[in-house]
Formats: sequence, C-alpha cells, structure tokens
Amino acid sequence: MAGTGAQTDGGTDASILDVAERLVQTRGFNGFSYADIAQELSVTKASLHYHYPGKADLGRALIDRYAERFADSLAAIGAAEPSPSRALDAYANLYADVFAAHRMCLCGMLAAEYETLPDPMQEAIRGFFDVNEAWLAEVLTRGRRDGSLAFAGSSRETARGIVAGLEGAMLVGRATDGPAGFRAAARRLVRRLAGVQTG
Amino acid sequence: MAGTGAQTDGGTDASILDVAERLVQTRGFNGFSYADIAQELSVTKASLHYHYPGKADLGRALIDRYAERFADSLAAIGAAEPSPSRALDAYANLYADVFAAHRMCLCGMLAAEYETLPDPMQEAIRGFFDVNEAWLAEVLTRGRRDGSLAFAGSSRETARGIVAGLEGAMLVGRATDGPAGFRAAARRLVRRLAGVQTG
DNA sequence: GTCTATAGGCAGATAGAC
DNA sequence: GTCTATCTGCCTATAGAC
Repeated sequence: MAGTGAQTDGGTDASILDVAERLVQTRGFNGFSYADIAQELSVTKASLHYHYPGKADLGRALIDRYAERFADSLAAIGAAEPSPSRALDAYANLYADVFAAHRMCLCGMLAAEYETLPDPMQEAIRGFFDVNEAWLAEVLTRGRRDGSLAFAGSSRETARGIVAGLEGAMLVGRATDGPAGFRAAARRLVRRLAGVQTG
Repeated sequence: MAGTGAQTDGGTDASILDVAERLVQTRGFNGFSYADIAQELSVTKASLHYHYPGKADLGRALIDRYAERFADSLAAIGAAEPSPSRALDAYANLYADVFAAHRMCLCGMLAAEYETLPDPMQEAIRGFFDVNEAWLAEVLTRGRRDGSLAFAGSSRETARGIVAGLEGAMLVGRATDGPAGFRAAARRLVRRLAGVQTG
C-alpha cells in the first residue's frame, strides 16, 4: 500500500506532507499552494513556512518520503514473494493501489512538470525511477534464469518498459478509466512485457 | 511528424497556438502564463486576450488543433502502410518525433493536470485518447486476422496498453532518457505488446 | 510553533484609446 | 487588432509579536 499517503504518526511535519502529497498527486506541484494546505489543516501559511521554508523544500521532502515508502514496499515484496512472476503482480498492485485512491504516482506526476522543478527535486525524481528499475531488473533477471519469464533484450530495458507502462496507464487512466479495470490492466501489461510463462 | 507544432501559416492565432503548444508540452498548462506567450511574440497580454478571451479557450483550441493533426497523421499512416506491423512502427515513430523535439505529448501532459482543467478541455482530452485507441484497435484486429500479430485479450484493451506504454515512456523518459534510445525503446514496447510475429 | 500583518510580484482578465 | 493602463486576486515569502 505504498504511496497512498497513510498518516504516519501525529507529527505536524507529517500532517503537512500528507496533505501536500495528496494535492500533488491529484493536481500537480504547480496546481496547489500553501494556502490550500493551510486551509485544510486550519493553520496559517506562515506556520507552514516554519516547517518547510520554501516550496522547493516541501517538494523535496515529499519525494524523499514517497521514495522511502516505495523502497520499503519493494523490500517487503522481495521478502514475501520468492517467485518472480508473483513479485511482478505485487509490483503492479502497488500502482493499482495508488490509482484506486484516485491519485497519480507522485513521481510520475512530477515527471510531467519536470522542466519547471528545482534541481534538488529533479535529482530525487531520477533517483526514484532508478531504484524502481533496478529492483525490477533484478526480478526479471532471476525470472529469466529460472525459466518463469521470457523476454528479449536486457533486464534493464525491459524494466524501464514496465515502469513506463504502469506510469502511462495511470496517466491515461485518470482521464479515461474507472478504477475497476485498472488493476487487471496493470497486471496484464506487466505480464505481457515480462513474458510471464503460463503453467 | 504530428504533434511537433510546425508553424501552419502566418496567422496570428496560429502563432499564438504554436508558442502556447510548446509551452504546454514542456511546462504544463499550469506552468505557463499569457505573459510568457506575449514576451515571446513581442505583443501584449491584452492582445492575446483578444484572440483567446480566457485561458480555457486557448487550452481547448490547443487540444482541438493537436488532435486534428494527430488524426491526419493516423490517416496518412493508414494510407501509406498496409502492413499492421509497419503501421505500428509508424505509430511509435509519431511519439518518438515528439520526444525528439524535447516535448511531452500535449494530451499526455494535460492528462496529468486533468483534475485542474475546465470541463471542455477534459472532454477534448478524452476524445484524443479515444481516437487513438480506436485507430490502434482496428490495426490490431487486422493484424491478428492476417496472422502478423498475436496477442491475448481484446484489441481495444491491447490498444489501450500501447497508448499507455508510449505515453508513459515519454513521461518517464523526460526525466531519465536521452532522445537517442527512445525511438528504439518505443518500437520495442509496441512490438512486444502487440505480439509482432518475426519473419 | 503558531499567529497577525504585510511585502512584492505575478496571475488572468477588462476598459477604452488608437 | 493592438496598445496602455488598471483591477482584483492569489502566489511565495518574511518580520516580529505571543
């Protein structure tokens, strides 16, 4: 359930991040303001600036927390799912959970606005995708070795295709899909790209 | 070469759309202002409001023109490429051309900001994806019938996966890829999802 | 840590002269 | 059609009291 922004503790910083995270995932980094957060938390904008002096600081903190949670989820999948094909299903489900919460992946959303973002945020976004691709590449390599997966080309480029497919499915699905079919579509996409062998 | 925003004629309206299109494709609809366009064209903001009274009007005009161009490109591919697999390669190249121009697909970008956009723009964005999926579905159906393509599930859901894959590849690629590998990656993705039969 | 108050700038948009 | 001038409102951000 990574990336859906469950309230962590009761800390003020975390509450701010929770609200900001949801706003970025639904409206984009350029589509919300400190005023939006302040109103929702019934505090003043000045108070928010105490915790995160500038919007860039807030943005960087958002990505770091999101990436950390996502990495935890990947580690949990790795521990719980020794089968590569099952690990891929679980990976697709991470995205389906975000979509079901009527959100876009935080870093997918920020990738769209990439050119308008400060350097520290751009750097963190690249890091997020790199971690995802590296984790997937490892799963893919393992699956091809044990015969449960069959795909042409390198694990890394196949991993990149899977990330792209899932991010794109969320992006387009926001405009066209209901949440119903997304989970199945995401699984289908990943299995197809990874060449999951039936039986 | 649809979607790269080549100057159509010398009309003022078209010039405004050309600049605005590039700004949306690189920075997003919420990432530019009338002032940006005015500066680039050396006119005043008031002059722009004469041509497009509100930003929503400008946005709708942008999508309509973009969708029209894209539809023309699809028709041209249909006329020039009787082979389904070659038509799919040409389709992937449409996206690669946009990416090579250091742009995101206009409607992919707007899909990210979907929740913040006025109804007329949302409607036009859905129309764009629907036309793309319908065109692809027809190609896929034809290819499966003649044996050149092999994929599980419906043509329509496979078409949706291809659009998602290409949009996502552009989205993520802006943050991670150089323009070099994108064309090959896009072709690989489409061929894999459509089950292009070798030989 | 949160507040009031405010600065300084930019957003989208309009009126009216030319 | 394009201009100058202006409006209103929101934006990010800061100073300083409590």
